[in-house]
Amino acid sequence: MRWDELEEEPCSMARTIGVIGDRWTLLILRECFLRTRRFEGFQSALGITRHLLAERLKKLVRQGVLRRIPYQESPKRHEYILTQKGLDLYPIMMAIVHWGDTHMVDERGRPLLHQHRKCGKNFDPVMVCSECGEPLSAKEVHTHPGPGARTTPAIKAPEKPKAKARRSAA
Amino acid sequence: MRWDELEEEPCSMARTIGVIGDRWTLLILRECFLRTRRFEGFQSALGITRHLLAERLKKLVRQGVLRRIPYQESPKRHEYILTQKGLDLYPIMMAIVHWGDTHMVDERGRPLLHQHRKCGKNFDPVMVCSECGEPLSAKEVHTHPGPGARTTPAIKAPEKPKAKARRSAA
DNA sequence: CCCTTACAGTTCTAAAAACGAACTGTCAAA
DNA sequence: TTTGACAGTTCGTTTTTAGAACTGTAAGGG
Repeated sequence: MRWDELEEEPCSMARTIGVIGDRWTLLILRECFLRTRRFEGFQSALGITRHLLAERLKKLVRQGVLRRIPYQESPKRHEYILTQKGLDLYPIMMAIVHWGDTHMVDERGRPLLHQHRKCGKNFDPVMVCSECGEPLSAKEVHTHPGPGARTTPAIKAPEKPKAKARRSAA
Repeated sequence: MRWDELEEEPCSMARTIGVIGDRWTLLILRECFLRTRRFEGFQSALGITRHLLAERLKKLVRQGVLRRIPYQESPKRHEYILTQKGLDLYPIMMAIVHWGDTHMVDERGRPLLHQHRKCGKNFDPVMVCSECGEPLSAKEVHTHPGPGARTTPAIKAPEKPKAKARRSAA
């Protein structure tokens, strides 16, 4: 399975990973949600090499996660803002932050707090069932093939390698 | 910012990315939630090279996401199962799957459906505020420094790059 | 006018990571 | 004795990433 194949996999997780599943992309997205919009902003916030940054931004634009919008004409300059598709990544980001808040903080506590404008309180994100509203955990969920399934989800048929492997090459 | 520095960053997202923020790790974790436990199982499901698989599993064990448990003695064999810390990654996985279900499906529809045992229905995961129970979106959340913050969250002071004294010989 | 800075990239080489295939070792069954 | 399942390890090649310098436009200062 190579990376360009990932987006063809019959698995929503594999496809998503094909889009955002690398370290710099995730970090770039974090910056987007913290309102960074410009090349230099990303670069200095992250310390990513300019080369990779340019490449990742291009990829995110191609995939419709970011939109590249001109903000001045003279020397043409653009900024990168989240599309709706990009904004929809928010639950992923929050879930990641929350896991870190739970399992990776040091003595000093959380680096960042999140306040919900609607209720005014600092909160944690909780994932619930869209149908009954109850919080979800892995054990309460049963997974089964949907219309887009191919075989057993994402598990290849066990190809037999017919190697006689007894060669001493040297 | 190098990868070993990532886990020291005052940002729960960066730290989490240091643990699970690469493509194979995420895919390995998907398999874990689909009940794969053994080396060969991961290898044949994912097509990952055995070398990398061994390394990633080791890292996940080191980080307390998986536990390595013997299941037979004669030739010593172990299986890898999720710890509670690992199980707590479930919301991240579900958020990733859900984004894929929303934005990356083809004409045939979702590869996988999720049924909530408690209510018996197929569901989508929804992220809500722990305090008021309302669904969350990026625009309704205000972020501010917590006790573990260093400066502006995750954004480095704008160091004037005069000379990058990283490894220069003087 | 010339020099410097800000910005948004691109280009190049070296170093690190991933790939692919074979190899090691234990044990059970054929 | 040979084969197969399992769980890795080793090694040479290819791909990515890091790191630094370079390109090009334009504004501001002297």
